[in-house]
Amino acid sequence: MTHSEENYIKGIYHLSQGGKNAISTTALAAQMETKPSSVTDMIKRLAEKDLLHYRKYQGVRLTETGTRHALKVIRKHRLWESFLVEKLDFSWDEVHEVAEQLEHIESEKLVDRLDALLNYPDFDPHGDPIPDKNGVFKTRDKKLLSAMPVPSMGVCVGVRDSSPAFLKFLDRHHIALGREIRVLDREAFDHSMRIEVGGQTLQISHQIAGNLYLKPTADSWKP
Amino acid sequence: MTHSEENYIKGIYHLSQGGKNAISTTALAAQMETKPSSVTDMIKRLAEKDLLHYRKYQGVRLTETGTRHALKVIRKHRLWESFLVEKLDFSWDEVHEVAEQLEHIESEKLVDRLDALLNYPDFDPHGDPIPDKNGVFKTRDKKLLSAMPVPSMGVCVGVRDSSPAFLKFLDRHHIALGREIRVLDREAFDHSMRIEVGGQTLQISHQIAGNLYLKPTADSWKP
DNA sequence: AACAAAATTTAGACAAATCTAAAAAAAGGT
DNA sequence: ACCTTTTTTTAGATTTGTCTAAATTTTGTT
Repeated sequence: MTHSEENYIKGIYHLSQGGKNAISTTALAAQMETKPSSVTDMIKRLAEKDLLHYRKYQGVRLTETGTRHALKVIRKHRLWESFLVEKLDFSWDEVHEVAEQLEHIESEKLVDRLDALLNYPDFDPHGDPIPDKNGVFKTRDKKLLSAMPVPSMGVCVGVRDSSPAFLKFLDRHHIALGREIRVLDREAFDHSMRIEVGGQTLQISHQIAGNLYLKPTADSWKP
Repeated sequence: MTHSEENYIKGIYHLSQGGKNAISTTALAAQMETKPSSVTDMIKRLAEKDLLHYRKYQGVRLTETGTRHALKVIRKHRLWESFLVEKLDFSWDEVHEVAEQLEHIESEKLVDRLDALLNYPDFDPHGDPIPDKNGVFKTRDKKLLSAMPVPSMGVCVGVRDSSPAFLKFLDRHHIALGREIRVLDREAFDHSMRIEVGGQTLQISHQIAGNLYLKPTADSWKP
């Protein structure tokens, strides 16, 4: 598989998450930042190689093989991200770009040794699960902050948006994976929320709260 | 620069070592395992980008810029090889292939952090020098075993041929970088040599001796 | 059901990197 | 100096991945 083919497979996998429906050409074009006509060309090639099911005008769906490939690439991507943070002191907003390149390196031994070096991590620096050698990943109880009851508590376990802008925002407010967060209350008007993190109280917009995952630890709490 | 362009630049650099002459199309085609016609196409493109000097029928020579690029790729290649051996327990005959891929990853930060993680190594697992950030490398007193006086002593500091076959041969005879070697004598007939390494005496062919570098430590020795 | 809008595919073009076969230039031998 | 061999370049084709513009199919709305 070429890098480009791998990227398409990965893109389709991501769009398929949360829905058993076929992925449309336009949706995939948006994901890949390319034109629908280019997508049509590529998916024909991938269908030829049995990496996806394709019926004209009906969108695509990964085959078993395609899914396996996607999981391999995702495993590599997330292991490399973990490596960059754990071993090379990258911050969580810097790793994506480099991991996009590293995920295409072909060497099973390399991946497995990397996994061992990192002590077989279950989650990457953004809280996303890392598939094991067989493509299986651990799941974990998590809820968007915006969906948490008020009052309640939780531990930050992941982000939905992992853009540098968002991650830097979190850094500035000392929100990181593993951080304990108290959910104080919610404003009825704009759904903004008041939370307490590291002894500091802060007000966050619905947009922010909708991109932060917590593992709930208590339905309520006494001050 | 594309991967292919980088590979050509690297290939030209390697052929240029030990000689100020221009590199011929045929020689480069052999190095790159491709056809002369393909080489002509590529060197035109590279000349266009001022990475090399090219006059029809006169071969090529890297420019300043071209050399700088080559050294960057070589630095990356050798740092990755060191990483694979030091951190991921690869053996010295397994690293080349993977490093061929890793050397194309673009991230200055990654390279520098890797360098730091490895404690700024001067030489890679085959004894080849690793250029620093500015493209400068340490040199070291070394001599082919075949050129050593008899009797004498030295420490193994590098290999000329780094093919898996040769490296595995060395492994089998417990010859590794840093190993002390006593040069016992040389057979006038076929130039084969008797050496002592790790308490074991062994007979090695001229071919082998011509691919192993020693740092001389003593002109002679008493048993 | 008919028609307009949106989505999708096709057709044709282009750049990168390669190849084969043929032409041109350089090198070598007598 | 001439002719042959080798080297190098050119010409034309192929594959991968992309694009624009045009044609086609599907969807949605009245």
